[in-house]
Amino acid sequence: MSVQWDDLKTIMLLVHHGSLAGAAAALGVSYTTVARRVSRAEAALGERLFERLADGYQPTEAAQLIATHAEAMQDSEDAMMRQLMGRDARLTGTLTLTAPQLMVECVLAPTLARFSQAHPEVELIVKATNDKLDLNRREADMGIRVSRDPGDTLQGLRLTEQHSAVFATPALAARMAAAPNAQIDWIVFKELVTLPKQVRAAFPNARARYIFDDMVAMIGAAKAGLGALRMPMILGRNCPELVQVPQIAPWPYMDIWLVGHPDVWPGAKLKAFRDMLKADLRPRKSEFLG
Amino acid sequence: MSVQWDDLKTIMLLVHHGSLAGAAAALGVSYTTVARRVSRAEAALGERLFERLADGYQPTEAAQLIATHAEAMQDSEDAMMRQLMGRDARLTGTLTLTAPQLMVECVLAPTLARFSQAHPEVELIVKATNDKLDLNRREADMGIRVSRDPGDTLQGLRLTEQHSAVFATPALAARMAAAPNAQIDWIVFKELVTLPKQVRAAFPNARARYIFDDMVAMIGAAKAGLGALRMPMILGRNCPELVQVPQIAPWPYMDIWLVGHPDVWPGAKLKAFRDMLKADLRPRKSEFLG
DNA sequence: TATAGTGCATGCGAAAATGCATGTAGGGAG
DNA sequence: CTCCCTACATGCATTTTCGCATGCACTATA
Repeated sequence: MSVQWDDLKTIMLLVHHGSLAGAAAALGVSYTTVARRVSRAEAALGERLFERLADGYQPTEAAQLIATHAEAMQDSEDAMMRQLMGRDARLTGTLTLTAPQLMVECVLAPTLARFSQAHPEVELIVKATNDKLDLNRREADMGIRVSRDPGDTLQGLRLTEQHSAVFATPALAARMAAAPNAQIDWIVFKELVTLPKQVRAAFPNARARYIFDDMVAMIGAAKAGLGALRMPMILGRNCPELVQVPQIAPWPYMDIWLVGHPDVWPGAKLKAFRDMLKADLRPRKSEFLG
Repeated sequence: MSVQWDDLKTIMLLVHHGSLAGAAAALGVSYTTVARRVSRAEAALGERLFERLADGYQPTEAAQLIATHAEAMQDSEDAMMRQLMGRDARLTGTLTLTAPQLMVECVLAPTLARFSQAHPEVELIVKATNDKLDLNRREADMGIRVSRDPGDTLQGLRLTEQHSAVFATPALAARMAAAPNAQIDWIVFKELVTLPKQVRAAFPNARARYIFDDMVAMIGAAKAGLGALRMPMILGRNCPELVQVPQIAPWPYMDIWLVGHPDVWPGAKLKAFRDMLKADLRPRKSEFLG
């Protein structure tokens, strides 16, 4: 008689994605199924929900109304799943972690191996991405974040503070030492194109020559000798092809945090991982400092 | 991978009803299906949700957590359905009305017939019950209520004020006229066992002899001559077996309201019905007064 | 102790939902 | 204009879900 809840979810995703294929991918079903669920819901409600246009499904007002309320339902489901995770005292099931690609190797990986051995029943999922996954929506249980604070709504554990320094190929570093007043190219972040004042003091003719949006690519560029690069100590030390530029002393960088939603935070798997990660990092703190 | 929304609804209903059969009836499926959905959800979540006991399914803490959030989802669905109804400009589909049984004949029925003729595409559902159906949960679209005000959250249209008077069989009425000081039995409501002061003034030895919880039954008792009964004028006039007791003048009773949720109120079907009901009742107002 | 009633588990055939393959329509690049 | 890509409709075979019938466990009652 009435409309099925799963069909409401389907409608919501179709409104968001705009095409059967997109919604189908989000649901993990075939687009045929999405089309049929929409038809079924339209029949159940006696109302047209989408205009079938050449370039996709165009939601009607009614469909948008449904999508709005289905989002609220989704929020409830998310909260429910978080709380189930948070009260789960068992060391079985999956634990999903996220970290920027570059943090995986130097921060996450050793603990991952040790944790996996200590708790073989726990399936570990690692999402290595610079995208800040939505921990409210359970895209991950916990995440490594490089930032000044853990964020407004998330629980945070500060793993370590860290310093940054300037790194370059040995050849470029030699040129910089020999002629500090020469024009020197720098590789900088899109969000932070102005060179720090320490840099301008030591190398008056430094210029932001390459503007990148991805740290992995920036390190690649530095290795290729394109320019000098400010980066966290821990990352620079991990690059044998690069040397630290000694004219500029290391200075503070953003801290490394382990963050998670307060709902999931108390979960046994999360707590076990936190404890292990904290223990693993304590003796390594000097690696992050200048 | 994840748990299906319809299974969450099933779990919620099973938590509420406590037995497979109860939840199944609420969902309109067989109890076998409920059992299988629970098993499926338990497998998906990797968590036991119910203890199978001899006398039914006992929810675990996790199931209760799920039920709580599923209720929030249900509230969203209810709001959605209400708003869909409220913005529906068409005069097709179903319109569900509720009224106390005794109001159907004297208030609702004539308009029902006329409305049905004017809008044959609209399927009318009438739920005649003294239970106050939950208009938030769309158990009905609009309802007739006999009360002082429409209620906190509901939209209301006052159809008419009304008076009540005392009715009895002609034989009893004759005895009351002949010997007002004799002991006279009264039929009263469970919630209102003290006789009004007008009654005590006119018949000093009146006593609340029969305490009922249902007006239909009370009228039956009055017709059987068990006692005198205070009732709305409109109802008394509809009972040829009873006469009004003239020693007590009619006095105000609760008003008759048509109420509905503000979300559904603007719907075309509801508005059409309201207008027709208002028009039908306007010339009949004197029937409700003394 | 027999008996009826409630509540659940399980096996089987029917019904529904799903995925895949094929076909159509529109839009842009060469 | 043809080719190709995206996006959707439709028919058919498969998988999943569902309802029914049967059987078992427990309880209350006479």
